[in-house]
Amino acid sequence: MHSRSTNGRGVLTLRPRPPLAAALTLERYRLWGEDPATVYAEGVLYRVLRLGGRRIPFRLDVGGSVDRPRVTVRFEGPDDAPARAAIRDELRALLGLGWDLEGFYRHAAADPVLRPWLGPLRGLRPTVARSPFEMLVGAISAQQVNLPFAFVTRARLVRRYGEPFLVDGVTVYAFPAPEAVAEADPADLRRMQFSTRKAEFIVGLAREIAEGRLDVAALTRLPDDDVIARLTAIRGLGLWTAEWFLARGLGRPDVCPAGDLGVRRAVAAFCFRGGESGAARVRQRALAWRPYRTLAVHYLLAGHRLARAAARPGGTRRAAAEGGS
DNA sequence: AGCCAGGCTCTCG
DNA sequence: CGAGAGCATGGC
Repeated sequence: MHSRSTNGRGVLTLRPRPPLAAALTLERYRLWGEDPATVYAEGVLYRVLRLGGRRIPFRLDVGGSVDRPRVTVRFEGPDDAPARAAIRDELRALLGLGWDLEGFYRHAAADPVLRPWLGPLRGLRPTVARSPFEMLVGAISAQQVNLPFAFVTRARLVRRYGEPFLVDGVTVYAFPAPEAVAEADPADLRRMQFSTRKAEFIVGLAREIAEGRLDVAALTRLPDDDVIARLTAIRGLGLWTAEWFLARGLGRPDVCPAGDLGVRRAVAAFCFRGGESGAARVRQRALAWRPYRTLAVHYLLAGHRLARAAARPGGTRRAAAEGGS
């Protein structure tokens, strides 16, 4: 009911440096469920960009091929220089255009575990979340529960406290501002099936940011270890969350979230013949992937998904198709 | 039925 | 400190 209609007056076209496998890069926005703040289907993505007080809903289309990608964005005006600059920053993050794939591929070609995936996953560029609060809330939602359930609870939060926009008949939300969640009653989050603990974590985090005790923008300038120290000092944010924030929130190149269940399973399958893979053992193995541990971890996670899809009956064709284009 | 999900905090020994 | 219980719910 608060939706505003947009016509997409601004158009911006980009020829990013290849390779870019947009489908592999963006699939995490729909693999485990829907994200009302990042609506992605049929190769088209909708999001709402914050620029100061402005909200700029946009539609992203990626065409062309992995080796000759063409990116088109249509956004609601005014079509001015600040808007275009912000859109470019957003695309750079969303499509992972900042990663040093060439360096990583050179390094990984010599690694027996990574090398088999460099072909099938070529052009995979992990997306970088540009909103720290959004990233951290997503992480808290995913702590300890299965990912589809995490998506459901987070979607409820987005619909309750975010701002809806209508683009091409699609409703996409600006992720809730910390200020909006800071005033929320934890009992409301509890009703969204967040645990009592997580409701406290999320509202508490929102207050830390809204009341200026946690300067998320300043984290960008800190070294990895200081970011971890700053984040883990906040209730509800542990090492796992802080490491994923470094990797997917700040785009830091050399991070291995060794405690992550998915990472441990992938490393166990590829490096330890399915054997035991505690965080310490994973961390030790990951030393070989320095200084590209972030990309290495993402390629192993995606590779493990492909391998498992191929192992399932009827999954072979899909895995082959994803690897090809 | 019971165990496990892309953890974290709190409490004990 | 290091280990262990508790958290809430859905899926298999």
